[in-house]
Amino acid sequence: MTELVMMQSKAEVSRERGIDRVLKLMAYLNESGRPVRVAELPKALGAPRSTIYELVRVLTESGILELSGDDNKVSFGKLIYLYGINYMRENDVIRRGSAEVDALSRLTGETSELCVLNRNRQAIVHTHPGSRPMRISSQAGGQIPLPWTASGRLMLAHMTPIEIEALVSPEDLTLPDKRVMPMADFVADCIGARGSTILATSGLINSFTQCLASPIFGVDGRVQATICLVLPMDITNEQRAELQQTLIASGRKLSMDV
Amino acid sequence: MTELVMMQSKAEVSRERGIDRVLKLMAYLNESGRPVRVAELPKALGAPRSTIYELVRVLTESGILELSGDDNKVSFGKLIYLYGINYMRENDVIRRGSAEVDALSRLTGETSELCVLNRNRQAIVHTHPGSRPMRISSQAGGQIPLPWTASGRLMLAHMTPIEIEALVSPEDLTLPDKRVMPMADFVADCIGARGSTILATSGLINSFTQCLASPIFGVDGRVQATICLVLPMDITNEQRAELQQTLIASGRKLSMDV
DNA sequence: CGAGTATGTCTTGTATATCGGACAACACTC
DNA sequence: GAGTGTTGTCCGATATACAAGACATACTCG
Repeated sequence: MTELVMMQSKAEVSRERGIDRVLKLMAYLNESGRPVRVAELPKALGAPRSTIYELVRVLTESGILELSGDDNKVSFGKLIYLYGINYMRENDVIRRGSAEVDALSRLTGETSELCVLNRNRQAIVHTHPGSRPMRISSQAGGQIPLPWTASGRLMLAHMTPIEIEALVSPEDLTLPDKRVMPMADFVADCIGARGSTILATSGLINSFTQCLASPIFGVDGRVQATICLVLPMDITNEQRAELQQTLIASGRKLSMDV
Repeated sequence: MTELVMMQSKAEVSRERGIDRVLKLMAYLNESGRPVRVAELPKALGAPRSTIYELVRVLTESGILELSGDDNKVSFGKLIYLYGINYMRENDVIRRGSAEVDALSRLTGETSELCVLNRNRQAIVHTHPGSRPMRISSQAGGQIPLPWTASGRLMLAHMTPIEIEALVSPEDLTLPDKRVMPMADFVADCIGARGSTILATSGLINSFTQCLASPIFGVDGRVQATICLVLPMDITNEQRAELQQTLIASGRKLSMDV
């Protein structure tokens, strides 16, 4: 039934550009976060098999993708990593921020992350696991809905309610445990976060972690990225206060505004 | 005249796929190592202007490329960086190697680099500048001909002469100062490097630096990457010997073979 | 075994993405 | 102010990249 609906909704367009298929392919690969069988792609992308096999051939030959493992699995290739380095080189928030995440994590023993806004999602650019046995696994390169995190609120803090509502897609308001956050609440959170140097959310992603985030301001005074700590619920108020101060310092250090 | 020759050699093909144009575009952007004006691309890639403008539009809208600055310049975008992270996540030689480069550079005060083989070039995956005033700038993400470096020789060491000759393109045998290295000499160097844990070259890239490289072996026992130091010519033998030992240790630490 | 499903390759027709060129808006120089 | 070159947009024609489907192989399961 689901398939039928899908077919109907996009029945009018029969042919699609190779480039667009490639963009979707890479987005799917990124979402999956693991090597994907080539045979899986036509179904997942709603594309003809012949097209996908041809595109995968071209992309692997060029080094954008790599075939990995025994069965036909593709993942991102060396070339796309090299191209990505070019981006990092021009963006020193990412370079310096990644180093700061490592330092912060070593210093506090907690899981730490560097996040940036990517369209209507929060992208995790770099992460360093803490020394606790429990491991909260949000993997680098992954993207998560903005309403799930403190970082998301900070990164939208400079926007108007109209802009925020336009940006955030309704399905992203559904939390991992299926609770739905009212758009109005989220918008209010964002506006409330304006100017803050620290923001906490608890129990959004799951019931046993809280998220502590500090903004990194760009030269224009807007939040360019965030640095954050992923903490268990049961830390003492003193521990928490200390971590907050440390995190605020990291955020300020990385900021570009004077 | 050069242009005429080029026109003739590829005159038969009139139309080209968008995907191929995109691949060339990204390769050019990577080579340039800086934001490139859109207007420059049609000439540089031998492509029609209308096509390039359309492709750039699609790629920037998707986040693969970004428009930067006042005039119409493009560079790699956030999305390609995020995709690149996926590659790094699956390749811990790169992750651990980058960290080791930083450590090595802080320890020795010298410029250090992590290199991998990419097709018939050596790609610089990560670099950390030394504390010397002179700065040898090979930028991360850049690719240089294999015959120019010690790393290049190590990375081809497992190959047969036939394979090496097939891989290395003749124009790469020309050094930066226009001297041409005979293919036979380079092949001999590679074969000679087989099994070495350290290799040095001097005066290839320029007259005042030498290159010290140590192989990083993969599980298959082949050289998967190299870690290297870029040094001035005028260091003492004692300094050199000490740096060699340190570098060998780094290479061994990063290697996967038992 | 035979029927059914999944995977990868190859070929053929046509919908359309690419191309060429026209056009406008500049920014030069002489 | 005329002449020349550069940059970006738009549009119609057609070469061809994409889609569909046939074919081959390899499985699973009753």
